[in-house]
Amino acid sequence: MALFTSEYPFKVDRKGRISVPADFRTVLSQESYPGIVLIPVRGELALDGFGNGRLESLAEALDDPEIYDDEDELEQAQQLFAEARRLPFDGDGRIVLPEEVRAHAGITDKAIYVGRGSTFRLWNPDAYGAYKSKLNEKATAKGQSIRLRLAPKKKRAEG
Amino acid sequence: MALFTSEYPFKVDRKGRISVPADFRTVLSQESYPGIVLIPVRGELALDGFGNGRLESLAEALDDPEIYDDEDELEQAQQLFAEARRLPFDGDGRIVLPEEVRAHAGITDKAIYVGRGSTFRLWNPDAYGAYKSKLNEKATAKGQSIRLRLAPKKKRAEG
DNA sequence: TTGACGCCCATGAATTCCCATGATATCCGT
DNA sequence: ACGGATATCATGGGAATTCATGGGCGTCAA
Repeated sequence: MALFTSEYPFKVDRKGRISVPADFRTVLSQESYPGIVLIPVRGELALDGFGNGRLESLAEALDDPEIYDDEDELEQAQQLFAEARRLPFDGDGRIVLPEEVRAHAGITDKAIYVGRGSTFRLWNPDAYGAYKSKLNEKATAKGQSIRLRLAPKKKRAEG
Repeated sequence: MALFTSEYPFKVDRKGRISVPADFRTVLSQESYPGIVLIPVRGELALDGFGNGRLESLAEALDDPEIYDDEDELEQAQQLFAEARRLPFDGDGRIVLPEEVRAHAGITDKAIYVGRGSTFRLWNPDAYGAYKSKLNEKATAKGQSIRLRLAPKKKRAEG
């Protein structure tokens, strides 16, 4: 399975291009589509990112009547496809961030990729810093360390 | 299943490289990804380590809507992937400790691997010494020896 | 013509690969 | 059981490659 970790700050050049971390590209190299998918995150100066395979799975879920029981939720989920952008790699492993994408996240000349497991996020660097601080405060307020949970080992999806 | 035991002090060279104990590598040799995963331990000059398989299980748990019921907890767990580092072995079974990793644990030219069962920790050697002393004090204060417990043998997941 | 976009190349820096070395541990034959 | 040969392992350094980044040029459309 695809696994995204770590934080990678990158530059956006004057053409709106940005490199995708080599590690992420390696993870995505098994995908049929050479590129990434970006979807705006509501309420944050960030975008969710992943490979084409996950986008396909999300689309399949829309067609499955058992997954979205709430009609409004289904509608919202469908709308995410309208806001999604499929961005192909150029020959050097870069993508071009469309204007509306940069506008949503307030990205001008810098951005940071942040791994979150099976997906990643692309952030405005300052906004990410603020987000991290907020999370830290919450964590220390609760005064407990984060306890990671393991998925049950039943059926393991094959990579 | 993967089993990490013992304590292994190692050197960090000027390139930031450190060998992974041969014993650990043997344990990890069945993994799909040749390398280890390190995640900072909050409040200690140490990092938690394990193989890629465990990271996949952790990531799967994030995607499973039934596992993390609390939204804040989910967010904290996702953030751990941002702090996680996937470090591949070089041809000689070494990894490169990134600057942030060394900074978190206060590691410069020495570090010590400490087995903890299904995971291990990578410590600043002095901090590990202090940690051990603290544990000993606690134990003698309570005047009790360590009692190991066994999991019920019902369903044993195969490694 | 003016951009926007895709494709190609250049470059410096960081990273990875490859080989060397000495020490330790393991194997093997007598 | 002993000793020598062999293999494994931790560690160091230099060379080769990868990577992020910037720029140029041709094409196509407005």
